[in-house]
Amino acid sequence: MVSSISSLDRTDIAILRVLQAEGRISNVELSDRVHLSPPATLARVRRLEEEGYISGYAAMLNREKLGHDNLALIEIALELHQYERITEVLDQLVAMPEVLECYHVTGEYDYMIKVSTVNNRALDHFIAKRLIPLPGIARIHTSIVLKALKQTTELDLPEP
Amino acid sequence: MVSSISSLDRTDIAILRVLQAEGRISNVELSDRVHLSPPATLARVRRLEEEGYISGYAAMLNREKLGHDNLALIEIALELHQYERITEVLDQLVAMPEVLECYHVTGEYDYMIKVSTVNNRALDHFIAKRLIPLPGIARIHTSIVLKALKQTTELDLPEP
DNA sequence: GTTGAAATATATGACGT
DNA sequence: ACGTCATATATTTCAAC
Repeated sequence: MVSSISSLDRTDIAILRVLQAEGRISNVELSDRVHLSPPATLARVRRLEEEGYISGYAAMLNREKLGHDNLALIEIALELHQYERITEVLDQLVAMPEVLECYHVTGEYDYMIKVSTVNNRALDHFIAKRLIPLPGIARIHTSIVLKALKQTTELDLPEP
Repeated sequence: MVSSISSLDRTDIAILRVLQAEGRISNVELSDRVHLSPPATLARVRRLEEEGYISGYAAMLNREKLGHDNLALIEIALELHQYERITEVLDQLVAMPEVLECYHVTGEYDYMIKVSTVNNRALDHFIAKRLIPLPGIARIHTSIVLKALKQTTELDLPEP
């Protein structure tokens, strides 16, 4: 996709900055922050949603309080197969609820996934019973997260 | 932190599941989804927020449409120093807006960061002018994300 | 926990600029 | 494209059960 940021003005960027940090802020409060009337602010938010700049809203949960004590980053190397076989495997992989992120990456391995589970035992089960059995998995390398120092979805938005 | 999930019932989990996917859903709609009255639902949401199960709400933005064409996963090995020096470096690292995530990990490297920039040139600038100059950086290894196949913050919440 | 009612705040639409 | 005003909805609080 080509960047469409040039069609956004300073106020749009200001709105996105606020909503990234406070997704449930009221429209009145948001309009105050960006120095615009509530209707004008709401119209911009709707436009940003409809045009896909905002893909959705999410409650950010506390993983540890919710029993997810284990986070792992797993690199995956695939055997060379025909394209359709690979996309099949990837479809299965991204459908797994333990897999929060999946990236095709450069380097020694082909894919990197972020996996959140309740504990080491559940991670072991995920790797042994769900990941390894996928066809075409050549090699994996697991890094356990000992501590998360920063976790944000807030992008550093450029000025228009 | 020890898990506190045992103090949550089926309805709390249902609320969290909905809010993870639709963070800006109205209380009335949410109450309908979890088969509870609006006042009871709102009281639960407030409790989940106050007790820290919900850490906040965020608008999820479309990185590419907003000009962020480059995502990289960078492994970092630190030189062995006294603890205070390391925390200083980490404080600087997590304060950088390009760094979306930072994890202390097991393995050959010590830390893994996820970095979002507008393009390769900005990533190069980040690495050369901001990351490498930090004191105590022994070695880094960069993986460029060629494609993001899945990116979610939705945890697979266990049944109570 | 529910229901229902009332006060407040918010979102939405019409209109004028 | 924005602001103001008016209306429609939603939210919040309270009371009674």
